[in-house]
Amino acid sequence: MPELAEAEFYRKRWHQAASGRRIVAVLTHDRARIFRGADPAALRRALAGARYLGSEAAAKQMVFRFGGGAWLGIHLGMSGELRVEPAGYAPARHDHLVLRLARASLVFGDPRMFGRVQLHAGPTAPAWWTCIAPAVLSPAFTADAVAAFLRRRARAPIKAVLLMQERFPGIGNWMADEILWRAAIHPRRPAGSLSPAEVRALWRECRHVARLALATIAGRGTCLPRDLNVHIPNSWLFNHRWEDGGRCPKTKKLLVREEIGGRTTCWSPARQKLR
DNA sequence: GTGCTTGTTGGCCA
DNA sequence: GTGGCCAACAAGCA
Repeated sequence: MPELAEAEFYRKRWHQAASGRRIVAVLTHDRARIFRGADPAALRRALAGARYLGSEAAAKQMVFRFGGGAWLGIHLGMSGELRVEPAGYAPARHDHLVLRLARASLVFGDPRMFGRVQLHAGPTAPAWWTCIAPAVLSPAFTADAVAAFLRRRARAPIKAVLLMQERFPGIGNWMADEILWRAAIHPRRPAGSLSPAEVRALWRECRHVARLALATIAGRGTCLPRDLNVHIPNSWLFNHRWEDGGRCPKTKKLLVREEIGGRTTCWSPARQKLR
């Protein structure tokens, strides 16, 4: 479930195991598609023996910094996950990258391989990290910036616009539906058709859902992602969006699912009107 | 077997 | 050049 909060959740998981430690060996599945942006041999050279310094999460991505100026970027794609396994752990079929520490192994597994690994050597952060748009919870994410972006994408359905990482970094399919549902905006509305009040509600709910998601998901230390819905209150759309015959937590009316902007979208027709 | 899935990218077309 | 749409990527699951 790699949306913004899950990236932070996984970052913490590796961080807790890696703090103050040194990588003693690096294992790679060299032909895995996740290495399309980084040469596995260069990665092994750069990371073997390097000490872990720190990490950050932004959007759906993470960067882990190591001694010697090595920056390891990880994008989880659709199905990627970071795990901590025992020191002698033998990588399973979909474990494409393993960083061995003295007492644990940091594992990046990704069955569908939509994820990716990136590597940078140097004293300052690479472009692939610094070019990520300002976080939804940062001061730079203003209502005016959202309004301007919606004007530029005026004819696209608002659901598709919310998935554009250049303005809404870290917002994925379920967060977009959750935001539109809370803001009471129909996902098929053209982005340019929103009233100023609706744009403001959208901006507010982007921040609200991001804050809630971080507190609810990333705040849990060790839970597995498949358990996420256990921790999300039933007052969210999230817990009802996949069930057939699911009902809107606010109106108690039936929810609807349709493909919008190429993605399955769930909304509450009683609450989110087309016009 | 079919049809779905939490994301991104490149190509096509208006 | 810009914006919008869609298929493709790959594997698992029901």
